[in-house]
Amino acid sequence: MDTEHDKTTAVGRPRSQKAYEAVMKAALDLLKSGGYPSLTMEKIAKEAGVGKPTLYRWWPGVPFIVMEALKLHVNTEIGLPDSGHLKSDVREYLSRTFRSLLEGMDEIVCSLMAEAQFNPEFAAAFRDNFIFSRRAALIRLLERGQQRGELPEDADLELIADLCYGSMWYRLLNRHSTLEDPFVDNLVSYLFDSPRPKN
Amino acid sequence: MDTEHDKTTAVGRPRSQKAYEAVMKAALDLLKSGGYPSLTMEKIAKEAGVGKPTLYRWWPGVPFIVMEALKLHVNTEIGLPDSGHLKSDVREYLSRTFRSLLEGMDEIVCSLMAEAQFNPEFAAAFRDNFIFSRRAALIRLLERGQQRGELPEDADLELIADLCYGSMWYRLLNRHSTLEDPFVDNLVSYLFDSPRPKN
Amino acid sequence: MDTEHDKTTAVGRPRSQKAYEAVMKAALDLLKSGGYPSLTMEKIAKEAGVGKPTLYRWWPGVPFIVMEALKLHVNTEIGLPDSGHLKSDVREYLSRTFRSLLEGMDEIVCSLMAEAQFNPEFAAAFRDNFIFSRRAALIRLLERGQQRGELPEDADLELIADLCYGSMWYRLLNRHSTLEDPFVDNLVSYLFDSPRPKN
Amino acid sequence: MDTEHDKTTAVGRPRSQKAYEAVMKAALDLLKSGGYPSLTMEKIAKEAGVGKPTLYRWWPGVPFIVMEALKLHVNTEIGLPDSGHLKSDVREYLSRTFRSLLEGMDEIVCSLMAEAQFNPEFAAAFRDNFIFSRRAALIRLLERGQQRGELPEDADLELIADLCYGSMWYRLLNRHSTLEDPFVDNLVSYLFDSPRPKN
DNA sequence: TATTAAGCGAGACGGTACGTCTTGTCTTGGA
DNA sequence: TCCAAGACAAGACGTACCGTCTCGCTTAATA
Repeated sequence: MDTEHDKTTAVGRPRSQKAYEAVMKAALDLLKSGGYPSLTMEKIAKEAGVGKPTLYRWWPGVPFIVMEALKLHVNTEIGLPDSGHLKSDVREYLSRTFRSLLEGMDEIVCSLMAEAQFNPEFAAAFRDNFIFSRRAALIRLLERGQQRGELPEDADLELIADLCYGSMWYRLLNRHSTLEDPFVDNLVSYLFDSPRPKN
Repeated sequence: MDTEHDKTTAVGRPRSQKAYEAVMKAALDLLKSGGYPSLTMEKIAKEAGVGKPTLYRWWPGVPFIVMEALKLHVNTEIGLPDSGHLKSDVREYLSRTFRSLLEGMDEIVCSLMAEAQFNPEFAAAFRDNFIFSRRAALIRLLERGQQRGELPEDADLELIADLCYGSMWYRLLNRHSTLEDPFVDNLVSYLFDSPRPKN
Repeated sequence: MDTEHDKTTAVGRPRSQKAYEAVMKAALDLLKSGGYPSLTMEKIAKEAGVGKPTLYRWWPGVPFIVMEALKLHVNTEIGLPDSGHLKSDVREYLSRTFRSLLEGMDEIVCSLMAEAQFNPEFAAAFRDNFIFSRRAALIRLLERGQQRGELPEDADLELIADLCYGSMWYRLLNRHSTLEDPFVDNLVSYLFDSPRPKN
Repeated sequence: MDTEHDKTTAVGRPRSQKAYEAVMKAALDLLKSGGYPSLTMEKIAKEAGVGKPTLYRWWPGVPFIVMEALKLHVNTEIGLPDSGHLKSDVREYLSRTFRSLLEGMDEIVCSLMAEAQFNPEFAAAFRDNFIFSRRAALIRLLERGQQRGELPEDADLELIADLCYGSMWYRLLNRHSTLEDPFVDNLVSYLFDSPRPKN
């Protein structure tokens, strides 16, 4: 798979692969050393040995660069498990998703979610890339279970998906506990196991 | 109990109530007209007719002012319902909580959550005031239900609370649906009603 | 000699002598430790343990306080020598004047001269106290010598006085040499001794 | 020889001549309308339609800008007269120097001298540009006269130069008389003509 | 092979907000 | 009535980034 950052127009000097890689590396290095809020276009340009106009030619701002660097870093292809059992599929899928975000990337991911609150243009890109795609995949998983009869026909799948990802983000954003496997187990158990309280 | 912004030291000129109110009003006005990202200390000072040092004397930065203005605006005392039934108590409590945030305040609330990702000093204050206090109240409600036998003795109350607030925040932050009463009803139903899927 | 800073109106609480002395001491201490440019009303007030309004009640600003402190510090009464000889009187008078300014006070004196360029209100006070009074005394000395026949009847005494003080200030302000006694000797010799160059 | 404000590094965007000229013009305009003490970096930036960082990129502060504007305004090249006669050369040179400063520029010049008392960094630049260069030129004139025998071999030329410029600055700074030609005539006469008082 | 259009680095530009500092005025309660 | 303490409105300070611009230099496909 080639990195598809091209917009080349076939004539004139082609985009510099070296500059692209330097920018990605600089972004990750600076993120590690100073955290997202200290990241600026100016610092990235200097660290990468790249001119500011080059940055602005290819990215509209800091969060777009960070998102791209993050996508390179986390192997973005998760794949839908298909064991034939809803609960274990969901457990597997969530476990993979959470892990992919938590190899030291959690602060960065939170920063991008935060940035999305301030920057509508970025919000659209971020949600497409990181939020809605994963949510849609989870819903597809749930649909498969529903078709197998593992969920009632009138189950609100969107709600279930929001419960999964919502609790994850809530814990991430407020830092009040971790997202290790026991959390996933408890979550899946609570959402899919009987018995429920009888009211 | 009235919100006491004092810290006054009894000696010297007392804090100006007029300036305080002008700042709160200016913050809300500017939020309405331009949104959180356009809010700056400088604009607040100018709009309120107040010197910048006065702002910095009482607040460390923009988000602290916004949080205080928000607390004045949303009547922060929600009170724990106590009908004797877990499900209706939770429904009532969540419904009130969500409503208090959604009278046009949702963007501001999201902005504060975002700000908390960048600003650790503010994060502590914000979580104490807006996140953990509500979460703790909900857990108290769940404990009452648990003592009544409406939840299993080994139920993970923290998980349940995170499911409630997590799904709310997830929808808020990603803007993909509303938090009206039907959502609360579905949420409470799913979390507390049988039947569950049999695995 | 009493310090004549009074404006007491006989009724109400009298001016605090303690506060006055604390202000003078604080001004001199701060001058020694940080130099004139670092002096502010605020620091003087804090150092003296005095309220800012008290300062403003008695002095219009920093340079007035410094000038008053300086007058306390340099014994301002120089007295006109009267040996019967113009040259030695002038030498004696200039030597005393210069010495009184140069016991570590030269930077402060230059600062006041500088301040007078920016602050017309202070300029008037400063010139009356430090410039014109000394210049007038020197001219009186020259007049005595003129009456004794030691200077031509048409000599421009103002010019001679300006040559004396001017060269002093020029050296002070530009720091390019000192004002020790050899300078006074050379100055007086050049101004009052034959032979002159014949043109 | 044109005044070269460049320091340009040949790489990157070259310095904007337009901005430079706008700053010089703004500084002079503001000096005329409000005087030196009211001049601030902020006002110059606004008046010139220039960003503050541009100002700080090229000048360390207000007095440096003023000095540069002043140099543009007074044709700084005076040239050493050489009539073969010390007295008339000195008279000519002083007369030109004084006139160049006094076409409405005297307040500004005094302000710079004052500023030099507070700001050591500026003091060095100011003295190099305005004080010591002129003083050195005058001393060169005196040396020529001395070589011609118009001054004694042991004459203190530095003292004579300080008498000339000192009396000028003393009158300028204290505003007690003008520097018109009669002053120059009297000064030169007194310094270089016999008869002297016999002591 | 020569042309040429686009990408590149460097860095200056006009702006805006930052958080601090000082000014001179005011408003308290205590002496 | 004066004092200390200190809050207040005003506004300049010097810095950091923003996103745009103007340079002169590659670079590689095209003519």
